[in-house]
Amino acid sequence: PAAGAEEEEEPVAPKPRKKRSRAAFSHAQVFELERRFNHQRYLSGPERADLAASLKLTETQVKIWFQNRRYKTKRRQMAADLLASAPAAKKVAVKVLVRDDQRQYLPGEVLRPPSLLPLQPSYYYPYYCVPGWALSTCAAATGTQ
Amino acid sequence: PAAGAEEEEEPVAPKPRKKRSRAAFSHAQVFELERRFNHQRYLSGPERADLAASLKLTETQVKIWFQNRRYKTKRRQMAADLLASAPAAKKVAVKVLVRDDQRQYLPGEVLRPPSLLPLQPSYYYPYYCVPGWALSTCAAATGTQ
DNA sequence: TGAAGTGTAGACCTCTTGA
DNA sequence: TCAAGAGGTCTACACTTCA
Repeated sequence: PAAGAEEEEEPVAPKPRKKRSRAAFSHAQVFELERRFNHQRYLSGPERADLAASLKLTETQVKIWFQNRRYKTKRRQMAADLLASAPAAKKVAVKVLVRDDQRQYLPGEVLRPPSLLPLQPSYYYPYYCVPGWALSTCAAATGTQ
Repeated sequence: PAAGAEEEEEPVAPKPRKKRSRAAFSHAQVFELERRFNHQRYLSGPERADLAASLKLTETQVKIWFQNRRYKTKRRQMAADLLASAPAAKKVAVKVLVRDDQRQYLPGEVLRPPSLLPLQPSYYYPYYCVPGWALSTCAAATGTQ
């Protein structure tokens, strides 16, 4: 449809000039985020809001942090897996359960992708707040920004 | 925005000629859908898949049915609310808790939008299946029944 | 190095349409 | 009448950027 072909889309006139600032988080913030991630891979809406508030971060920052963290973990896991089965079979992607008398996976890890399932599925929380016809208490609940 | 499940024709379909044919569901199907909706406002992926299979409907149809059903319920509720507080204040949107000695809302309804919260939050089930790098067991788990 | 940008997909909501 | 279309929001994952 319409929005096709965008290669060198040069900001012509009205550009807010995104400054891309990468606001490095403090040790305390990272520590808490890590601690939380360690026991919970996904945050529900309210959980995210609480955490963000307590860390003085925006909800988006927390959301993105968890997203990046998940991806990072996964990539690391992938690399490890690849390494573990590196010189092995190149033809079929089959899990190597035992190699040189060394178990490669914990019992529970077999039959499911390497530690990808969320630690806790986390509740489905409707991200939309109160519907439009109601008083807009949404901003307060969801976070301003 | 494209994509999405739209196929329900035989694989022989020569042309995607979308005919927009409102396939009225059978009484039995509607009955079961209603029964389910009555005790569960949202379906998780697997639940949807099971229900769809058992009713001989596509998952998309079930999804849309629930979507429409939710909206319908909500609209009806809105209408009722509006009616209940019709001749009331026109200036400010404030809940009328008691009018002419008649309670307008049940105790639990105050402080939350009129019966909009899902009956059961339902589990957050990652609708995305196994990640790309894993074997694509997605189709089997998610759909195409 | 890692927070943020970009792009794609899926689910939800809201309102509208037409067989 | 009501399943489906269409537009918009939000999250998730997959990379990529660049201060």
